[in-house]
Amino acid sequence: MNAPDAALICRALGDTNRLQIVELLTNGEQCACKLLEHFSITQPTLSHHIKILSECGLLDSRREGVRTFYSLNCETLREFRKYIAALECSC
Amino acid sequence: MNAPDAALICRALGDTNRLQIVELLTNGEQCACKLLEHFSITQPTLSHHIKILSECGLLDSRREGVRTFYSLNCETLREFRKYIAALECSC
DNA sequence: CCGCTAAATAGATGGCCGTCTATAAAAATT
DNA sequence: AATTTTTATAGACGGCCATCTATTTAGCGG
Repeated sequence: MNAPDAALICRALGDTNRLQIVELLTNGEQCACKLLEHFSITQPTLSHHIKILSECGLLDSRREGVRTFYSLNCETLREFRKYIAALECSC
Repeated sequence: MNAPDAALICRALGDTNRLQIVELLTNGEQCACKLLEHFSITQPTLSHHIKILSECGLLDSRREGVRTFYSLNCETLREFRKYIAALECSC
């Protein structure tokens, strides 16, 4: 992963609500309706945040009837963790 | 480190120029005049980016005569790496 | 077919962001 | 004291962002 891609992901994670969405999905997939319960934002705003996280490859989605379940994209997350882990102090 | 603090740092790293500043400082401290050579932005813009990185605790500074040398704050960086490393896929 | 639930889209709004030019401040040198 | 170098600050501007309300789309059950 290079700097522009990593910056894109950082920007996506640079909002407390979105970072908490990722934290929640750490425990496994959840539908948007369940995610919404954890926040004090409207449904369209949550949908907007989900879109931003999806567009940079952090989220996968799976439809099941009327619900859509979202989960973390393991590969993108792994590459991003690797990039951040490489940012080490020289001391 | 909690979500709001991590989001603040992510926002600071969510710009390619700023992420590259951090990458450069991985190799040790540098003065702003040296950092500037690596970018195609003006000096005030670089100063602005440095300020944002400093305000979230990522950068330390040390003055030496007319120059100011910037370096990574090891502790902040370590805590942030730890936070990101904890964002793991459930699969 | 209708109504209900879940999610996305459209459009608006206020605010923050990245960048610039111009200027100031601080330190060293002549 | 004047000049040069390095960095910070002020102010402006265009654009993007987070959020909202209103509406639409999609699937399911009666």
